[in-house]
Amino acid sequence: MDEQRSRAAEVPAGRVRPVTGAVTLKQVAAEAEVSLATASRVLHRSGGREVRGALAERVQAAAERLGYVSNPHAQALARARSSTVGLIVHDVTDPYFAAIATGAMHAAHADGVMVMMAATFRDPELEIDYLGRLRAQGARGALLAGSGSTDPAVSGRLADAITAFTREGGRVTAIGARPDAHIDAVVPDNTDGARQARAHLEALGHRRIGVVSGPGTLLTVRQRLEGLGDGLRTVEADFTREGGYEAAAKLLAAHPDGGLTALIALNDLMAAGALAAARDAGRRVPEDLSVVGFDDLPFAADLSPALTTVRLPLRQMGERAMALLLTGSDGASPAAGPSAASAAEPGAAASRRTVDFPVELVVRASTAEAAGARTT
Amino acid sequence: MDEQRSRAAEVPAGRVRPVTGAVTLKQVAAEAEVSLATASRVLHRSGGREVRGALAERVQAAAERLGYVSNPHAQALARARSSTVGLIVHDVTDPYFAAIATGAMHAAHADGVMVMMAATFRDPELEIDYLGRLRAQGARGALLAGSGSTDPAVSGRLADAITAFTREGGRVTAIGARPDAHIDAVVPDNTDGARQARAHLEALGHRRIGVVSGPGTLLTVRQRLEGLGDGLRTVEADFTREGGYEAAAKLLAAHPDGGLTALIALNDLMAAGALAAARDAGRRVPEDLSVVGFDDLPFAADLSPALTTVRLPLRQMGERAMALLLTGSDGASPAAGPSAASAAEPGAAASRRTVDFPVELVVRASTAEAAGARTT
DNA sequence: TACTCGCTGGAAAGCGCTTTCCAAATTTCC
DNA sequence: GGAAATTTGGAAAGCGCTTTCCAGCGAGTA
Repeated sequence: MDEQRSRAAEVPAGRVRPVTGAVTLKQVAAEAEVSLATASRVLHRSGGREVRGALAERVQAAAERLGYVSNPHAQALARARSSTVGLIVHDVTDPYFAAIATGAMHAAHADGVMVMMAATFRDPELEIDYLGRLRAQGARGALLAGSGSTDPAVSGRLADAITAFTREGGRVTAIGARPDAHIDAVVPDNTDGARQARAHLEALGHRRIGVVSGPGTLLTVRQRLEGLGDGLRTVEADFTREGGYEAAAKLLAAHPDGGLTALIALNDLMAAGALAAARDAGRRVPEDLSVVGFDDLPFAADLSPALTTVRLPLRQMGERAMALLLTGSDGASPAAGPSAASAAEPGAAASRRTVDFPVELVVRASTAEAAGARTT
Repeated sequence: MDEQRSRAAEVPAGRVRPVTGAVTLKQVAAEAEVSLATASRVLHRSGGREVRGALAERVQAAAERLGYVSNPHAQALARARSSTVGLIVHDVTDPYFAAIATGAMHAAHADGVMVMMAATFRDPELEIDYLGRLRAQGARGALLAGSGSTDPAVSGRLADAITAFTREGGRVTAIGARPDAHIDAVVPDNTDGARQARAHLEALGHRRIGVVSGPGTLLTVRQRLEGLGDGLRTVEADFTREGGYEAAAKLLAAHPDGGLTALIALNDLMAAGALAAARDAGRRVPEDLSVVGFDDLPFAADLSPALTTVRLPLRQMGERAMALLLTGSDGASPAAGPSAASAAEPGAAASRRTVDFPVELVVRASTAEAAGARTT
């Protein structure tokens, strides 16, 4: 019943390749009349050893002729490491993550690596679960976009998952400020961005400024607040559009009339909400109230008025993070020319690398001179 | 440095598992004192044969105790089929695809399947390339979101790639109308949506309506145009915001004053552009000009005025498409209750299944009664 | 010329899991 | 009660590739 052993036979015509497809390395080796080992060495220059000219070319040609494509699973199994990387985001729908993902995929593609993307829908358990799966399949690494939970219980287990993964050779790098993780990270200069936002408003004569903040537990938020400095009226929201609306409405109600001449929202989603709140409260933007956002998501320019906001080079950050993950060593400086700060503690097995990206304020129509500032 | 490892302390001490990680089936089998085969049969009820109570429990327990996680690569290799599916989109950044991706990932997760997401950046070559890779790694299937190229040369090769993939057992399903492919598809009722849009405008008294169309080669566009019917002034654009702006500007310039009282853009991105163009042309929306979009992307409600648009259940479509891909057979009716039309040609090896999703017009602030319609 | 190296190509042992084939253990039927 | 039919667990042969060892060989050294 089992006599498909015709392999060895150099069947002249009608050589039917098994329906189930793919050309294997073995076939290539046979075609090139070399051993399996040699074919492997030629086609996947990973074993440290090269094969010289003549033979190599024969193999290449054979592979070409047969249309050989290596089987990633077999490779992963034999090497105990696959060539996929995971990209874990909160929500694919959020333009913030979409921009990062685009950059990451771009970089991954350049390296012939496939990206497994997973959305956690903000469920930290899922984040841990995915990390486990990536580990189980020997993924090359994982990109963690978005701040992790700071819930002590969960963050401990997350840290365990990361540790387990890295101990087995996986690389984990974060995009955005992560509370405590001892992993590589690519972060925007939140503090400076916030500083620029405030400076911009103050230059326009604004003195009474309200802040629609994000979850106080997030390191990202802390950094932005730090950059903002003191003396502002802050209300905490949850980084969503609705949250931004409510917080802004509250702020405006608490400071009627000219009590507040400007609002800074710690992300664009909330800024959009704030804009709506201002409209509903009868404040004209920017005449009565200036509004500044954070992130510069694509839709920011389409809001009305177009939003003045702090631009984060999200796409580049995604690219860089992936490059960091894949190359292991740091490549050239990215386009934006961030300053790379390596904290190379001698004691640590692997030093943690952090790449800072500069940010820039984009001034659009939502900010203008403060009403009473003409006198300055 | 990090010692939140308290949980793991219940280990009897001593027994050091190999650093390189993963528990293998073999270990589980040993622990349960059964053969490898039995362990496999218990843990992965795929072989058609079950194992009865006592033994089965012993294996389960052992697996539990050891924290066994099966190695997807080994499994894929042995089964000649992996448990990942590919999701190929044009652009992760486009909210349209993001919504679809969210749905697809949700459904995939429910099935324990991982999603490899790839963005083609609108390069059909990349689409073909990815399909090849998915094939090479025995992916369970691929979801193609967005219309394929209609360039004959490329589309032929794409069709070949699809055929090659399906011949090896991969399932390919499309989301959105695809020109010619003989594959399963999940499509929105474009025609009806367009009809609703026009009916809405006509009910408001609009008679002179302009259309900002998308690339005429796309089947999706053809369907929408068909639903719109005749007697409209149409200008073709490229589905981008900028294209929409230009097309709308042109349309408005060609029909000054009340020459046109309404505009229908064939997607929301272009509608956003049209809104901007109207503003720049000094037309008030909706007083002087009503504008209708298509898709109902998240930002539609945030435009000003909020956009009246045809809502596509993108997320559900993504979910359904993934379900179709994974289950092979059709599950229950989706939430939205689309009418499933199976074309079960007796002669075909596999019949092509198409799931239609109904769409609905969402009326917001960008449409109002036509200026001169009061007389009706 | 004899002998040790440094290279290069091939044989073969896995990587972790699935699945076919077998044989032993039951069960069923006359 | 014995033979045939049916289960059920295990041994083992791969899946396609990597990589360690080994043997063969021309080159360098004494």
